[in-house]
This record gives sequence, C-alpha cells and structure tokens, in this order.
Amino acid sequence: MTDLNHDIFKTIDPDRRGTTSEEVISQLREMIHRGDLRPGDRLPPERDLAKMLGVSRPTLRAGIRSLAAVGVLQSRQGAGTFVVKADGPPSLDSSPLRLMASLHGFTSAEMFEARQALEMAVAGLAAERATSDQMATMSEEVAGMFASLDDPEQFLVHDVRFHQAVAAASGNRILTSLMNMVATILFDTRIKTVKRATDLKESAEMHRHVYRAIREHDPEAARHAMSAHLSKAQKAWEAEADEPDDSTSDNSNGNGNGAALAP
Amino acid sequence: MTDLNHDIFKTIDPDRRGTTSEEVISQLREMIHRGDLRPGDRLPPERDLAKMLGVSRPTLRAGIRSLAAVGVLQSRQGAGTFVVKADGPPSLDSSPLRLMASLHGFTSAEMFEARQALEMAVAGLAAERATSDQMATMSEEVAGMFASLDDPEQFLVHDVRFHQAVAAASGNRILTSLMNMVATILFDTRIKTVKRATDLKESAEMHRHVYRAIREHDPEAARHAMSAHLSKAQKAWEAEADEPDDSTSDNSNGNGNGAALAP
DNA sequence: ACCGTTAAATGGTTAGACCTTTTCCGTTCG
DNA sequence: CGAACGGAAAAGGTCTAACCATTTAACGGT
Repeated sequence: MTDLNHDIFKTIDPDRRGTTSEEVISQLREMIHRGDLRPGDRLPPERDLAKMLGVSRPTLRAGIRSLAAVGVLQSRQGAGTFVVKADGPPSLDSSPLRLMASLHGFTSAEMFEARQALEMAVAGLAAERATSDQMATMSEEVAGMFASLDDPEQFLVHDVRFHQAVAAASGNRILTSLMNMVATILFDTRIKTVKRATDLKESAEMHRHVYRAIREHDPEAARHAMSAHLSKAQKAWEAEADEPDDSTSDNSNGNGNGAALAP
Repeated sequence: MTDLNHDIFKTIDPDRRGTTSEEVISQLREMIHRGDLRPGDRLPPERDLAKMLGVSRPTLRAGIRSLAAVGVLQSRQGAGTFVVKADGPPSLDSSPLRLMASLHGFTSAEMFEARQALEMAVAGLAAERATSDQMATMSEEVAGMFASLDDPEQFLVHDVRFHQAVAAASGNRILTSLMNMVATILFDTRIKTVKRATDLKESAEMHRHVYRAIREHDPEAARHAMSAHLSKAQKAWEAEADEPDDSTSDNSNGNGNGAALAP
C-alpha cells in the first residue's frame, strides 16, 4: 500500500466546469486513471485531502460518496477510505441495474434472456481459450455437483463456481463483470428454485455437457449447451413462480457489491 | 408529476442495520421499488425530506448523492431533485465501467470483444422479433449512410442510430443498456476512426447485410453479419491506433450519463 | 396583455463541533 | 519474555447553522 503524501493533489481550478463536488470527482477519477491511486491504496484522511484539494470536507465527502456508490472507493469508519481492491474478478455494482429494473419495469424474462446471451458469449470464448488449469477447475465443480445431488445448497455453490470458472476462462473480464451483474439480481430467485431441488441430476448433466464442449474447444457446442442449460433453468423457475413476482425484489442493503453469482 | 406530500416517508428506524446514510438509501430505493416515487417525480425539498426521514440534511444529501451517482436521481440547483426520467431507452452510467477499466487495465481488445458479443446477441434477437416499423427505421439509417459517404460525421450519426434501432428491435432493454454502456466508452475512439473515413462504403454495405438478415428473420445470419462488421471496425481502429492509447481516456465530466452510442 | 424585475424556493457549499469505530502502542499480568 | 488488556490517537460518520448560487414563479409596471 503506497502512501502518497507527495504533491499529487492539485488544488481545484477556480474556473471549474460544473459544481465543486463534480470537480472533486473528476480529480479523483483522474488520479485513478493516471495510476496515482491504485487498487488497495488508502486515500489520505478526509481532513487532509480536503485541504489539499482546496475544498471543504463535506464537499470532498460528497465526491467520495459518489465514487463509493459506483464501487470504486470504499470507506471504513475508523480505518480510512480505500480504492477498491481488485483481487478477484472485478465486479460492477448491480444496484444500478436493480433500480433501473424497478424504474422501467423490466420483466424477469428479459433478465433471463440477457443472462443467457452473456453466458453463451463467455462459454463460446471459454471454448476457444480455456487453459488446462481452468478446465480442471470446471471439471472439479461438475464433479462437486454430482457429489451433492442430495444437498441443494452445496449443489448451488458448485453451480455458481462452475459458471465463474467458465467466465474466467473466457478471458474477458468485462463480459464476466456484466454477467455477474445480471446474475446477482437473479440470485435470490435462484436460491428458491434450487431449494425445491427438482432436477439436480439433469442440471449436473447439462453442466457436464458445457464442460465437455469447452474441453473439446468447440465454441458452438459450448454456446448451445449453455443455452440449453439456461433455458431449462428458466423453465424450472417459471414453473415455480406462481406469484406474479416482478423478480426485482430488493434485499441488499447498502451498495450491493456482493459476491459474483451465477448458476 | 404527482406531488407526494402524503405520509409515505417513514422515519428511519432507530435500530438500523448499517450507517444512517445507508438507511436513507434503502428508504429511497424502497420508495422507488414500491412505486411511491416514479420516473419524473420530484422529491420533496431536502430540508423537508430530511425532517420526514428524521435525519440531518447532510446525511440525506449523502444518500441522494449516492443514488445520483448511479443514475437514479438527478439534482438541479434551484429546481429540485428528480427521479430520472425513463423516456427513451434506459441507460446505465458508463463511468463505473470506465473506472474499472482503468483500475484493472482492461485492454481495448476486451472492450471490442465485449461489444461484439453484445451486439451479436441483440442482432440475433432483432432478427427474431423486429417489427415492420423497426425494420423500416433500420433501412432508413442504412440509406442515410449511403447518402453521406462523403460526410464522415453525418455517417457516424446514421451508424449510431442504426445500431440503436437494432438494439431497440431486440426487445431486450437490459442487453441494450449494457451494449450502450460499453459502446459509450468506445465512442471517442470511434470518432477518430470515422474521421479518417477510409471505408465508409464498405461499412455501409456491411450494415446493409445486417439489416437484410434481420429483415429475413435469420438470426444466425444477423449475428454473423454483425460480427463481421464489428471485426472489420476493430481492425480499422487497430490500424489507426499507432499511439499506445489504453483506450480508457476520460473525457466526460460529471457522471457520464451521456447519449447511447454505437456504430 | 406582455415583459421585466424581484423575491421565494431549492440545491450547493462551508464551517466547526462531536460521536463511533478502528487501529496501534504501551502497559501490565501471567 | 510474551501475550492480553486498556487507552489514546486516528479516521470516518453525523449533526447544527449559516450563507451562496441558481432556478422558478409571482408580482407589478408599462
């Protein structure tokens, strides 16, 4: 964690474009773009940083909060404000999509369709690029599914990890992030579906088909297998959903930068 | 615009989960989810709303700012704070993706690939579902491209509108939003490419191929035509890009909820 | 009746103070 | 000598109060 007490922080230009807090946001973003602030870095204390930028602390906080809302910064009381650590797969906040779903009345069919399109894309890419290690991981998760046919919750864990492994093997972190973003919203729904534990064996089989297509480096087969799997999953969900649930219930408090999830 | 001075606003629970401002965010989101706040509505003045929720104005402002950062609310000094109008195609803020690109060092190849995957998906769906009107719109834009082969900027306008028409015809607003999100980031790049105006005629031809495949309701052909078009566009861009531009330059000030863009 | 001026409404900013949580260091006890 | 406890310092979270800037709309004069 590089401590950055240099004179990186230029004072806000008086002839600023928009509002002061917008300028603060621009400044912080520029620091990130330039690489002055890197993932995991801790920002200077708010009081100091405010002085450096020549703004008041509430204004600085407004800017920090905006960036925190989009998942770039993270503040921990007593500890400090950090640039979000980019350890695992980068993850976009799904709450914007969630709100948009409510605002525009997105149907769950659209959600499923979007997820299907993204998963098909990553499956196709994974078939082209997956390394031996990545394929081994997928295989292990498939095996895990077969090993937990009588334990729905454990099955779901392997299910999610398999899809993440596929996404990782695609080599495209943007598609992976978008996929996770959509999948996160559908997660609560999925828990219910898996709980009913109807066709775990069939589901595991379909995952294996995906894995085999990827192993054979056959993009088209991988796409089709993934498509079939998700169509089946959607049908299973629709069969369960009696209540006219709009599928956009909001459980996550705060900014839902939850774990990446995908069945 | 419904004025909502009812007792919709419940006071913040004292046994709140996280921080106070997080609770404010949850409250506001809940109002939106429940439909108490609808697109275009104006929120009560901050001073009043703060009293209603039982929090101080800075805390309320923190919550509002978080939601504004993700594109749900929009504040205009002197006028008020509004729930973002959902008139046209819903649009996700692309700045989070932009920041993530800087943070993780995304390559432009990944960006192009993600865009290609999304555009292929919507093209396929559009081929299945496009209405006569939507196809007419696409046709007009293709004609517009042919009519402006000597005017790169005008060509780009038709280009963008064509892709938006295809996205609209897909009937999936989520995929459309994600596509626009990625396309927005690549827009600046695209302007340069089009400025050089190398193969406008060829580009127009490829757009027409996409259009024809959609008109013939042939999803596979549409996907392939779109894929070919974007591969070509990417090659054109790579040929121009001499400078080691990381493709993540940040032009947009504020929260870049700009227009949706796609060639 | 129309247009310009003005006043009210509303978000934006600042200042200072205090609270809560986290971190870390020093002391003390085993 | 080391580990556990305790407290002080650090840092973010919240609040009050006031003032500034912009927008809107009402008012009044022409």
